[in-house]
Amino acid sequence: MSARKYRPNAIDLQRLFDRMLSAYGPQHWWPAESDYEMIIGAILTQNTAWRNVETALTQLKSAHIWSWDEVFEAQIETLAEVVRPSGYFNQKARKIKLFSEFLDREFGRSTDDLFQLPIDNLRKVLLAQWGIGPETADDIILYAAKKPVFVIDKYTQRLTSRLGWEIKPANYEGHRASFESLLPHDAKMFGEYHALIDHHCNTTCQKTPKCAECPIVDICNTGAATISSPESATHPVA
DNA sequence: TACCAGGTGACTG
DNA sequence: CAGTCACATGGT
Repeated sequence: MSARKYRPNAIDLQRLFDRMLSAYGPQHWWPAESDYEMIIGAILTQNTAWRNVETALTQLKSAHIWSWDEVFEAQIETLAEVVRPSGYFNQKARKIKLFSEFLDREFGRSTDDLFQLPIDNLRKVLLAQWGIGPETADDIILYAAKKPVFVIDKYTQRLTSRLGWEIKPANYEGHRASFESLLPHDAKMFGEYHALIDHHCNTTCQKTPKCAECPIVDICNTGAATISSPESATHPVA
């Protein structure tokens, strides 16, 4: 008994944000003390649990690899051993090394001038770097450069699907275009929104959703179908 | 134990 | 555009 999907409007998106903020409170993202730490964390967390990233970040700090200069000077084999706990360590060592070389080559090993670029330009430049895909690029633009892009991830796409929202195309850019066209372009709010989605999907809307304890089950197709018996259904289904 | 976690690149229909 | 695979560690 699954409900038909419908195209969400601005009210739906604002309501989802308000309800998650009320339920969970501010999330204080991104947890980093510098642009350097934020960008390294964004690369290390690719398809990886954040706790493993924390271990790798701690080891980087202990190894005195805690600036673009120090990454640039480090051997890639050393980087790989240090970031090993975050998984995919050979690839990730290469990614952060290449990023330091990019900053050295084009921006004097600093993100200051890079972040002066307009959003579309900045995004294009970041995506041109090996190992920087759409989500990592948008993480950097939003949480380090502090410009208003809406970050999409696996969780966002799972959540919109369960809510019963029809987003087309159903890929990264389709989702980003929908959120950005229906919400005010506010970097603070975008940052909080993405963080709330992450928290909600980490704790409640997991691969197997915990609808019985979900604080926003009343606005969700999946929750309605899961916890409501046909007789007691309280959700009109489009 | 097998599955999963804040993706990306390379490659195939 | 959608699907598949390799990449790898640590927690449950």
